[in-house]
Amino acid sequence: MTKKAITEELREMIFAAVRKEFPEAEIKPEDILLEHPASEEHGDYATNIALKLKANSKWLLAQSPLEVAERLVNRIAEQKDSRIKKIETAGPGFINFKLSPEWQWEQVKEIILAEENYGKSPDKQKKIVIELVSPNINKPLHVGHLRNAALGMSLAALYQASGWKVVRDEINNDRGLHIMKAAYGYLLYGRKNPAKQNGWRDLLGAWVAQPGLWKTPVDEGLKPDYFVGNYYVLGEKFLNENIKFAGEQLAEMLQAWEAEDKEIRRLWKVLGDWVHEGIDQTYKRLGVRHEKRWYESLLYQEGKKVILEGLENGVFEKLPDGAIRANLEKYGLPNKILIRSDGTAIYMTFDIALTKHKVEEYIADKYVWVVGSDQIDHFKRLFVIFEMLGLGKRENFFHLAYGMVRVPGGKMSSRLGNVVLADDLLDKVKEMTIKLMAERKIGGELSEEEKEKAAEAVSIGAVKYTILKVDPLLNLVFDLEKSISLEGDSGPYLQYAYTRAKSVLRKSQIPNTNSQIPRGDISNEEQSILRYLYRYPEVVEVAAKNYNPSIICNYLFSLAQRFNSFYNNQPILNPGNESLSDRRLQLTEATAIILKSGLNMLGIEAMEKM
RNA sequence: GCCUCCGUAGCUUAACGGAUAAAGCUCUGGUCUUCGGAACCAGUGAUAGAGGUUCGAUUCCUCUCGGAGGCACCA
Repeated sequence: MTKKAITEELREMIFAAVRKEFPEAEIKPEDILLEHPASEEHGDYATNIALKLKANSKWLLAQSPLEVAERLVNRIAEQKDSRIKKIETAGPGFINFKLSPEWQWEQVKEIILAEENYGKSPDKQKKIVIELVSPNINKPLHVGHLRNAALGMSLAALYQASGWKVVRDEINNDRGLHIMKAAYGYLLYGRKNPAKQNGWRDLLGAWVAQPGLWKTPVDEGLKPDYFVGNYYVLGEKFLNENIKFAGEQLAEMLQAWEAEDKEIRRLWKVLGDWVHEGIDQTYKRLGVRHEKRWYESLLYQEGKKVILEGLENGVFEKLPDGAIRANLEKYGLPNKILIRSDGTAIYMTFDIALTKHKVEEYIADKYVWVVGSDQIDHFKRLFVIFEMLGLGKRENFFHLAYGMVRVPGGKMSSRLGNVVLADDLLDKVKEMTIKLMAERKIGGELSEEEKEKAAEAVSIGAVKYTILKVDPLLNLVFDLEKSISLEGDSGPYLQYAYTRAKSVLRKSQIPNTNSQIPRGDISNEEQSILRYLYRYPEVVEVAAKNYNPSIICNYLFSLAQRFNSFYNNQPILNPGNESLSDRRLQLTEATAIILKSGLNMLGIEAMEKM
C-alpha cells in the first residue's frame, strides 16, 4: 500500500478549496476533520470544516455556515475526481462526500490481491518499545495480567501493521520480600515429611543437603507456577500468624539474598525457574512474546549513581537528614524521595535505572508501558524525573494505563483468596464452550482433536475480545456468566463470521480476481459491506495512534454484522445468475480477508473450521 | 485533606464539540425446501443532579451527589 489513503486525498482537496475560496483562513490540512457519517444517507465521508471556519473567523460574519459550505463545494467540484460521485451540503453546514461504486469495487479487488498485506503500511522507519505483562516471579498470572497481555500484544500488532518496528519487553520482578515469602513458605510447608524446626537457615541447610526431601511440581501434579504460588500463600499466612518471628526471618533471608548467600540464591533459582516455566506456558497459550526480558535481580542496585549525579548537577535537592528528593512542584506533581536518609534506594530509583538501560539499548521514537491505572502518578513522576536528568523527552514516553480488573465481590487479593488466575479463567470459559458445542451439536464434522483446538481458540477469542472491546481505562468486572459472551458482540461471533465465509468460498470455484467485477443492481446488503471494507487501513492507523484496540473491535463487529445480514438474506453460491455469484463471492472473500487480519490485530485466531 | 479517572437503557458498553444518542445481553414475538442457527429480522427502553460557555454539549467549565485509584524514606 504505497498509494495515498483516500482520507489524505480528500483532506488535500478540501484544503486546496479553502485556500482558494478563503485565502485569509489559517488552517492546516490536519485541522480538517473527516468522519464517516452515522447515517448512510449522509454519504461516505463528511467534514464540518465550514462550521469550523464560520466559528473561528470574524471576517465570515455575513455568511451562514451553509453558504460557506456551498462555496467550498463548488471549489472542490472544480477539482474533478472520478472517485467522488457526489458532493453536497447538508444540515447546518456539513459537506458530504459520496464515493463512486467503481472505486469501492476496485478496493475489493485490491483487498483480494493484497490478501493479508491489506491494511499494512510501508516501513515508517520508526521504532516503538512496548513493555507488557512484567510478572512477579512468585505466583501465576491473574486476570489483570490477562488484560495487560491482550492490550500489549494487540498494540504491538497494530504498530507493526502501521509500519513501525516493534520491540516488546518485560521486567521480571524477581527479588524482594514477596519472593522470600514464597521461598520461606516452601521451606516450611514443602517438605514431604514435616519437620519440627521453622528457622529458615536450618531448613535451608537441610534442603541444600537433601533437596529430595521437598516436593516438586511433578510430585504434586501441578503447573509449576501454581505450585510455587501455593507456597507463597502459605508463607504469607504464616507471616500473618507469626508477625514478629516470621518478619525477622524474612528480613534475614532478604539480607542473605542481597549478600549473595549461595544457599538462598540456589533455592531462589529453583523456585524462580519453576515460576518462569509455568508463566511461559501461559504466555504460549496467549500468544505473548517478548524480544527482551529485564530482571530486577540484576539491576536493582543501579540507579543511585544517576541520582547522585543529578544531585551534583543541581537537579535534585538534599534534605537536612540526608535524603535526596526530586522537587516536582513546578510540574504539579507531589515531590518524590529518590534516596533514603540511610542511603538506600527505593523502587523509583531502580525504575530510573531500568529506563536508562532501556533507552540506551533500544533507541526508539516511542516507549510505551502497559501498566495498571494505579500507577498513573508513578509514571508521570518517572517521566518528569527522567527528563529532568536530561535522559529523554517526556513526549516520547507513554503509560498505557488500564483499569483495574475485579471480581463481583470487589477487589482481588491473595489475602481474600478471590484472585482469578488467567489459566483458571481460560479453562472455565473453555468448559462453557465445549458444553455449548455439545448442546447445539456444533462442529459435528470435526474430529475430537479439531474440536478441542476450536474450543481453545474460541475461549481465548471470547476472553480477549471481552477485554479489548472496552476503553482500556475503564474498570472491568469479571463475572464469568455475564462477562464472557460467546454470542452477539463477542470474539466467537467474529470468528464464526470468518469461518462461514471461508466455508462458502471452499464450496465455490475460486473467484477470478482478474475479471471485471460484474455490476448491475447492488443490493442494500452488498452495498453496506462495500462501503465498509476500504476503511480498514484507516481504522488500523487510528487504533494504533490512540493506543486503543477497541476501535478495531467496533469496526470488525460492525463489518461482521453486515456480512451476516448479507449472508442470511442473499444467496451467494446460487443466486440464479453466474456473474452475480462471482460478485458476491468476491465480496465474501474480501470480507474474510479483513476479518482475519483484524482478528490478528486482536491476537485472536481465525479458523477455517470451528 | 490534596490530586486523577469514571457515572449513558434492567445489565455490559459505543458515540474524535455536530445531523434522529448506537449496539450487545436480557425479555417478548418472528425467520430455515438455500451456502454452518455461535446466525438473521422486529419490539420495549437511557445521557446522575444543578448552573455556565457555544449556532450546537453525552463530550468543555463550575458546583453537588455517587463509584474507583493515587498522594510514603512501600514495591
